[in-house]
Amino acid sequence: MKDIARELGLSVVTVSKVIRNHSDIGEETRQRVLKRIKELNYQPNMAARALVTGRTYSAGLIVPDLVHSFFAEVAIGLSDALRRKSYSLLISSAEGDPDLERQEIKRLLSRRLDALMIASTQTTVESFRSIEEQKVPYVLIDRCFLGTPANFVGVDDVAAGRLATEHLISVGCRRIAHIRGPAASTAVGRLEGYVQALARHEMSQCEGYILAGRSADVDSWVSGHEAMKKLLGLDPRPDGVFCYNDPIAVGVIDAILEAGLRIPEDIAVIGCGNLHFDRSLRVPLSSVDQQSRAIGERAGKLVLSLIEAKRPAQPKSILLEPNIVPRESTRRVA
Amino acid sequence: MKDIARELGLSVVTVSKVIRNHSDIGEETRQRVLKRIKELNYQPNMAARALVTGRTYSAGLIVPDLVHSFFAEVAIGLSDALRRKSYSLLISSAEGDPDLERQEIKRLLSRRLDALMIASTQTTVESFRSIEEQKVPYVLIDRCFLGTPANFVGVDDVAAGRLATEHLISVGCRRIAHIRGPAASTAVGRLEGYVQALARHEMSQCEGYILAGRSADVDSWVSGHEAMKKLLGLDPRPDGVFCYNDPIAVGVIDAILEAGLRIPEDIAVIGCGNLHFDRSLRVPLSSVDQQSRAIGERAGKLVLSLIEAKRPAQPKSILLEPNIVPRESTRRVA
DNA sequence: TTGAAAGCGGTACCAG
DNA sequence: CTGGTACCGCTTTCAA
Repeated sequence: MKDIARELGLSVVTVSKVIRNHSDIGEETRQRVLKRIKELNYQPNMAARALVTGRTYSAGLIVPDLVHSFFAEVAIGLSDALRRKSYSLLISSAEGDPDLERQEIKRLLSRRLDALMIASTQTTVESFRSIEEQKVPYVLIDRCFLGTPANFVGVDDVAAGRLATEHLISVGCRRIAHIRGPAASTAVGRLEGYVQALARHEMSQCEGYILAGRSADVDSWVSGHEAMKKLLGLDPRPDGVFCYNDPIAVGVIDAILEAGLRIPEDIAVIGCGNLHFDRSLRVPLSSVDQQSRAIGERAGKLVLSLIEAKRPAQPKSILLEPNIVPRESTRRVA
Repeated sequence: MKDIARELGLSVVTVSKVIRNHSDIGEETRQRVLKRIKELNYQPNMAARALVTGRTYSAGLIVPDLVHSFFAEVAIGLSDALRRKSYSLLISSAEGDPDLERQEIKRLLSRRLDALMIASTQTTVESFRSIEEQKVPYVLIDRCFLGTPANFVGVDDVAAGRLATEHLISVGCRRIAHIRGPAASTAVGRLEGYVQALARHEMSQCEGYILAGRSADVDSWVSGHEAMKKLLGLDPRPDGVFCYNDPIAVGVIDAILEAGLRIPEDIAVIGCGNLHFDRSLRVPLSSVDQQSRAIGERAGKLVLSLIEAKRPAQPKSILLEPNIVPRESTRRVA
């Protein structure tokens, strides 16, 4: 920048103003500068700019598992929204490990990002205190914390659980089991939706019909597979299973088929997430669509507005509506 | 930092040295400073540091599609390797669009990242010139450019193609088709492996047996599905198909089954990538393992060594060996 | 419409 | 072992 200024007999200030297209610059001067910038393929140094403005034009995203395509889709939606305002996205996969997640929060915080987005696996809100202290705007994605006022974007998990369960009921299931997820709001919500649906239809919950996968954020397949084997040992055996997410459902399907049973005739299965490979599975999987991309986009917009806002605004909660995508695994059985 | 220095009656220089644990600091002083740092939960401002050292401690990764789990796995392996040296990773998904990719290269370059990693969809090496001009070390991932000396980490695609094709031959296929990928080195290599394998076994290539998916980096399923429908119209019809990647293979499987044919009895199918859901597909898919995570890890290490090195080293090419993972879709047919 | 001076929060280099 | 000084590349403020 200094070079450009010198070459053109201008001051760095003038050049700087042209770059940020400040209004009070002579048209002729502006063109000369612009021309030279193109020629040199000059790019302003963001680090220097960040140092003085305090804005880095980058945001951070922490997810439990990037390989889970739900989060990958959220990430894409997000990065799309941010890109338009020339923000970049730092992504960190915490491997479903709360400690690692805390470390990553710290690391990203030290980078003075303009905002943070987290699909958290924490059990307490402890780690968000540090974010608040640093006054970095943040939004929770997919998973929220009750009683903590924070920005949030996700689907209505209670509705998701209810919809899934009612769908099973509507195709004729009478004994519906639920394989729940990790200790996160999503799992709690879906479970509650499940319970609500059973209650509404005056269906009883059989003993042992609600069980948890070991580590549902990673190794979901194994969790689902193991859990289903337990369910198969129960008497009476369930005739429908609502799974916390699709990867678990895949493990469930495999376990059912291994046992020589049919889907959906013997047991119907529904998952949650509507992942892209669902329709090509051994038994095409019915699922609850979570609008992953929309979540990313909405979160992106929210975060941008948070950054623009000078005054810290009232935390906002955006709840998207889930919907059923029926496939073979819950084809009407009766 | 200034505050800490003042409070403790030291200079900022001393504090700075403690932070970077410089050797020449009195033990007592060091402890005092460290204590205060903890208390204040002080985090050095990376932007400021970057400005003077010229190192941002962050690297960029550009992939064609983050939802393709191959790239998600690479990203995780990478971020793992970098994290250990406290580097952060900026990830950008270019949606299979070469123009967007170029823009992203520019954007990331302006952030003065310490290194760039790209799984490129470019057809020319043009865009890498700008990276080289800025003297930013970069590593090509998965896809390389012949005749361009650049750092590269990926699998041996020719071997992958050969292995896959020979596997089909070994299970009894006689008329093997290939659905190739986009105009990238991976597709070229796998195709070459396919051709080599046929030649070695003195098998003829039937007319129209090599065809390309429309847009293999995104919408792979559609590409595979369409291509397979064309293949099914040929006479003689192929009895084995080697697909550029697994998502394509999924579309292929679906098309074959829709036509009322059996896999592998009528047509055997093999893909490439060994994605986690392969085993749970309608027909469990045989595939060539691409060692996605290992690619990420190796690339991470390479990139770190590049950053450490003061002198630009001789470009290094790391080629991992692929291997066959046989499943139901190629169970011996004879 | 333009530019000089003063930092942003650190680090490098050398002198004490 | 400790610290003064200059300066990284840019923006901000204010005067010309």
